[in-house]
Amino acid sequence: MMGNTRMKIMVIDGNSILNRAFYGIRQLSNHEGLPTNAVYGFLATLFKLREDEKPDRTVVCFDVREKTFRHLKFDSYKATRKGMPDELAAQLPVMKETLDAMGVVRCELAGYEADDLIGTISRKADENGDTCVVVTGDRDSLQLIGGGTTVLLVSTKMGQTTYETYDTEKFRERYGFDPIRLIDLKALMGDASDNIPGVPGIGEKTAMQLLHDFGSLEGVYANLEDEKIKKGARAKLEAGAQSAKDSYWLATIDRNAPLALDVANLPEEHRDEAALYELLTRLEFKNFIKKLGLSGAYTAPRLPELRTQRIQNAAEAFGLLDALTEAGRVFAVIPETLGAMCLLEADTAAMLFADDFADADWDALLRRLFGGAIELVLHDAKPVAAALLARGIQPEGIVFDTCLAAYLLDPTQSGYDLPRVALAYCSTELPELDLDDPAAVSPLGGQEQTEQACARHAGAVRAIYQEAASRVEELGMRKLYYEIELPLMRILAEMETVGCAVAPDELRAFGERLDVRIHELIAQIYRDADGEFNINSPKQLGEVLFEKLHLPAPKKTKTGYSTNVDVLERIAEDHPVVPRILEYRQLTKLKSTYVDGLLKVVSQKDGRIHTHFQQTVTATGRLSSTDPNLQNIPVRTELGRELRRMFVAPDTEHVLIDADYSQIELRVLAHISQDAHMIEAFRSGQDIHAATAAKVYHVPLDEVTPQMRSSCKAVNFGIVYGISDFSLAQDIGVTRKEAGEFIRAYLATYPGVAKYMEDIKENAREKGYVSTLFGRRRALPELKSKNFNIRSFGERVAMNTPIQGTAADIIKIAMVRVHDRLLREGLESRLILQVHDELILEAPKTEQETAMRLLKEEMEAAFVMDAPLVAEAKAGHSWYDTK
DNA sequence: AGTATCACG
DNA sequence: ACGTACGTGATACTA
Repeated sequence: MMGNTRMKIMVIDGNSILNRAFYGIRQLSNHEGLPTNAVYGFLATLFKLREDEKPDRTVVCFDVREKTFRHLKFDSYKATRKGMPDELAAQLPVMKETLDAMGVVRCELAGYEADDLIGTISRKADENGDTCVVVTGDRDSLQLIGGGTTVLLVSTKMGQTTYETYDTEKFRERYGFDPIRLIDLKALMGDASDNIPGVPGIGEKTAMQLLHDFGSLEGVYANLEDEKIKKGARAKLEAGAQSAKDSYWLATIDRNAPLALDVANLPEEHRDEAALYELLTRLEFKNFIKKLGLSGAYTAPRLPELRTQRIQNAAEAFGLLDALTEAGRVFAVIPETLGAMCLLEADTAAMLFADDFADADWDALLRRLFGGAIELVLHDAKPVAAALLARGIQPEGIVFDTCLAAYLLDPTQSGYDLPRVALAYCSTELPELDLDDPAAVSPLGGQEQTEQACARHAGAVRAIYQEAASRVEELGMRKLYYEIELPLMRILAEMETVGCAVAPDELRAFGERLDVRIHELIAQIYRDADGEFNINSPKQLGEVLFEKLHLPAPKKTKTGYSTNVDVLERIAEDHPVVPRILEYRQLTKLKSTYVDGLLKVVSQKDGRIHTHFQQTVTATGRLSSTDPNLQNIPVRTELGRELRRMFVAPDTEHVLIDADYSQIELRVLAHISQDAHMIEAFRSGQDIHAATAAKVYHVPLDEVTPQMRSSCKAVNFGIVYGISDFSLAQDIGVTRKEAGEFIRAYLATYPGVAKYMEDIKENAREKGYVSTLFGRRRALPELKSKNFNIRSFGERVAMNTPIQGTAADIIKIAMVRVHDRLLREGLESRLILQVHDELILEAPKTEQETAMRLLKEEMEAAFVMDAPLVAEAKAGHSWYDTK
């Protein structure tokens, strides 16, 4: 491209944009503003702007921090100019590498700030007749505006990044003077963040006025005697004349840096696809890989090459399994459909597809494989175990699950699928593999690829196993892993397979009752609001309540008015529509989430509901339940509780038995903190909330009022979560000060608890993690954060996780014990549900008493604590009846 | 895909 | 001074 074509050059202030991304993330997110996230933010900004602005060339400028800034030439202004935090600066090399791979021109020069380089480039561009868009978050750069140069100012407010283009006209409109006078303004008013002193005593207001009156710094000093300058200001200007001069110089961007860059002949961008793909993969920026259309021949994994062997002959297959019985551990990849298996032992991966065998043979192969004689290692074994159970095959011989191990080693990850864990443990990128997809295993094409891919997956399982198994030992989690989590995996598979019987007709009837009332409410609400709108839309509802009906809006969310229960209850008296909306909300929740939601997941096969218990989701060690979630079936309101009538024993020969722990988390707290008073309260079998109230208020137990008990109950809960006076006040409706007093009184009553809360935070900070009584760990990098919110969150987590997590460990132990004992005693009762502190069995009526006793005993004996565990069991036809 | 809301322990 | 309880999952709406 020669000089006669006008080029558009985009010049980006690398330091400014990177910093902005970093602090933007930090400010908003609950999570640590990870430096790599900032790199992500930078690249996202770069991509977006290039799409919007479509520049012909892009240049990114960086400060060279280690070298001298021009500030340092002034002894009097020993600059402590804010650079970037070290952790962020550490990301600069990889970011520069990425820019190079993209073919974007980079520019840096010792002793010069990015500002100066940008100024210089924009001047040269201007001289060449090119246009220049300066991208920065730094308002100082606005002085560069003029000629062909505009500034695109990037700012982040509440996580929203906004872009504003400034040209001369826009600048004048905003500031009332020419861009170049920004320097004069700085010279007068200074800039604390940039360490520019300005004229001491002159602030923004005065400086603006002076510039307005006299046009420039020079103009001001040429007219010091002018009557428009007040006496005080005149004295300050006289005293600060030298400072003003220095500041002027400091604030001026150097547009004549000795830059080698040939701005007139910037090279066309040439992208190094392979390098870019490798970098973005390493950074885990999958979005960008997709966006840029990079495919990249996948990087060679560090795993050894494996032989693959296809087996299609039954005799050969049984022979292989016989051989594996004698061999060491076998690393298996098996889909949920059980339609294929890949078995890795030593250097050979054997691949078998169900389609190649007679049904009876395949069934026999599965039985042999899972007969217990072969030691199997799988990744995420539960779905396979459940599928086997559904076929009537007992899944024995699973000696290790790499997914469970990865979870125990770091329970805060967002997922543990094999490719992700493989990447983390052995830097291996796994090829796509979908053995559930019949096309992938069809003889038509890609079968060899499938074999290869499957072998790689099995190889990854082995590599992860080798690393993870030893780390489990090292971190003292052997018992937790082999005696709790791994046996539990099998038990959960059984619970899922058994499922829970339901009464769908009753549920439908309940749904129809709800519907009738919902329609009445809709009609009334429309009348109240004098018009139809979508009540389900918080946005429309907010507009109706707070604009149309002019109700007071007590709270806002980041997108508009808040309309949640707290808010609506506060304004319930002000307008009859509000209570109707509250009722509408309650009923539609029950209808859509529970009635409709549950009906949708009743199994066609057996008419039961089979939830999925997730064993690798929570950061604390609890289980979770999905598709459907049976751990949040309503109980707190009478109407919602009706839903529990649909969870039933399958017939009149059976019952449900429900046992729950009494106050397990507080008992754990008493035990861990060794608080003598709290332990004693539990030992003597007192109502803990009332007992707490008696102590806190210094009254006899029989004089504790319901209000006193209720407040103490709230604090007891709050303590477990890592309380603050603000949230307690919110919860029990007192002033913050009163809540603060209350917490003090509480902690004085239970000094052991107070000490525990301090100690655990200290300990967690030193070690970088907290653990439960059974050695389950959670890392807490948040405690080292400089961000108050993030750090505070870390402290609350440090206080809560050992408690919630130990309680989770305990009920898991109870589940293993209950399961074992039912088996040992030859009972038919089956565990079907767990709801954090509650276990539910389906039992033949003939076993009712036995099973109730067994359940209570095993739950209470799961762990002997100084504040003893207490569990109460009840039986009934439905879940509703077990209360 | 992200937000708001609300169900549970 | 900061902004505010811990852990989940499902639904409907909005962009």
